[in-house]
Amino acid sequence: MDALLLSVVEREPLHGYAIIEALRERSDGALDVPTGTVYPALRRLERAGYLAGEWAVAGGRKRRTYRLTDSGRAALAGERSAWKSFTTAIGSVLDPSR
Amino acid sequence: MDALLLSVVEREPLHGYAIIEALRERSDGALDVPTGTVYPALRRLERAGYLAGEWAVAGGRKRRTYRLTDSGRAALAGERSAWKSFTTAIGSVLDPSR
DNA sequence: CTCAATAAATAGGGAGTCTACATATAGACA
DNA sequence: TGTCTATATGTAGACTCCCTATTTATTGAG
Repeated sequence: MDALLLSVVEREPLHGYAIIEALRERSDGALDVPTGTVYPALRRLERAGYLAGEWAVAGGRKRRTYRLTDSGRAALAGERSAWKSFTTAIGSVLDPSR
Repeated sequence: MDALLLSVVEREPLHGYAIIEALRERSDGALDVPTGTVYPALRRLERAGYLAGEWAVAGGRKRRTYRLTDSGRAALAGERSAWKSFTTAIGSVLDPSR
């Protein structure tokens, strides 16, 4: 989750609702993350210093827009690397060729 | 975990300790799963009918050897497929090309 | 004027992983 | 003989995290 959230706000800051939609679109519908997962996770990442949240108002609706910090950018790089070695490890076990 | 455990006993039945070693070897040391994870998971998979456990004695040591059932083989196929689509989905979000 | 979409958030449940600990035997080595 | 390492299984409790369900509120369509 952390990697997904950090990755989706990498290019441009987004608010929670938009993040959920972006996740769904980028994954072609495969990733449909509930609000009960995303909102607490965003706060967690903000507490960790990886995201910086800021309130904004657009069309009468309040939004909390999250921006990737430098620290978050470093964390994302780590997450990507960890994800890669993780899938490699799992793959080497799951792959029926062995 | 379920997929890993089912996969490792696919070719031949193994007992818990050997499963942990096999996981470590197959993943080149990347997967070092603690006993507190493996033993409960094996019992869970046995309760689910995916593994069949049987006690044996080898060199004075008691071993519970687990064999993949037909149901477990089907579950493993499902896990492999799920893992594949899961990594594809995550990859499509994590991949910086988008 | 009601419903769908937009927007955020939390409480509580549940599942699973990990740390630590407990138990026990076999074999190596001093 | 005694100790240590490897082999072998297991549980209790903490911890984290994800999900379901619910609440609140606004905008715009029908």
